[in-house]
Amino acid sequence: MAVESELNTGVLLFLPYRALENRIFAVLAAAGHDDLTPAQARVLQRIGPEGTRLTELAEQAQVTKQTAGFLVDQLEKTGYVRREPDPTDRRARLVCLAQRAWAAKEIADGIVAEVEDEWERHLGKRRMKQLREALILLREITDPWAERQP
Amino acid sequence: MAVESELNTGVLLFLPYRALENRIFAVLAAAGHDDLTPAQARVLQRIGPEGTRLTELAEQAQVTKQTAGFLVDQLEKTGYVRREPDPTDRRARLVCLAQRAWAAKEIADGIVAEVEDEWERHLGKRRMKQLREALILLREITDPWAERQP
DNA sequence: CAAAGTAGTCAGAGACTCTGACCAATGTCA
DNA sequence: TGACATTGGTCAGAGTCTCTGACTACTTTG
Repeated sequence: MAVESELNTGVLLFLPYRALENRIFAVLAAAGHDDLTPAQARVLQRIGPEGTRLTELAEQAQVTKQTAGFLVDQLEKTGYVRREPDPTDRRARLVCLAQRAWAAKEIADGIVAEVEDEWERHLGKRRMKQLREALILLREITDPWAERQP
Repeated sequence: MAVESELNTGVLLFLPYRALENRIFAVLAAAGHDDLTPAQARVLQRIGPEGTRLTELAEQAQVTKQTAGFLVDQLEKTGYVRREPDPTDRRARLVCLAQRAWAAKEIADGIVAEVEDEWERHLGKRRMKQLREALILLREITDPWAERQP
């Protein structure tokens, strides 16, 4: 009985994820975004177009409020985000994307598209579609935030 | 044209990976392996049955030799690994799994199997098979170590 | 054998994350 | 309405993870 791979599905998921992340950071760094660390990016990625509260960012990124605050401080210093008062709650502030973040986002999106293309060429259209389908379905039982951002 | 998910494939890969990792660490901690950090585990996972050199561990885990050394120091202190001289090269030492690591590995393997079962129940046998198939294929172009550990 | 390369360590610094304690605004309910 | 719990966020301090640079010891190569 030929076993195709002994690697567990976890590792198998991680490998392409890391490859993609590495690619993104390499290009971002080359484009002048050489500040911007992985940890910062994980927070940055979760900021909505209208801004997002620190607490919400912390929950989604699965870090403490303090850690999220620390990372947002840095993103603010390097010009990726602004903090604006939340008009609906005077305790809260909205973390908003600044110009520099939009620029980085555009670059990152380009790389993602490029890499997804490469993957599709390697897997074939059908298998790539099956992969995404399975992953989207899997999200229902592995992502506590599955309702959001439909 | 109904878009099924706006999330890029990278995030989609990361979500189930993290869910699995969280499950493993929760159970491991409950079973007395509450020392053992994610960073240590990523190194531990890569130690072969006959022992593995530090440099090789560092390459596979994609960290520097110093970082790998730091993590192995800790694993040694907490009784997960031993360092033995490499009979084929007096510069080198083999990092070997100790009893405690085997015990942790057994637990982790159990959780992985359990989670993979849950995923298969959610996706159905066919889609789960397609998922693994696609990921194994993807490994060819995303894992620099794809030749090893066939 | 001398030079170059490889295995690993030491030292120091920066990045990331956590716990605990705290303040201010908001929500709840008797 | 007024005490009390909850929620959004910060400050301080500590531990973990990772890196760069410099170094020693052994091996390989010409």
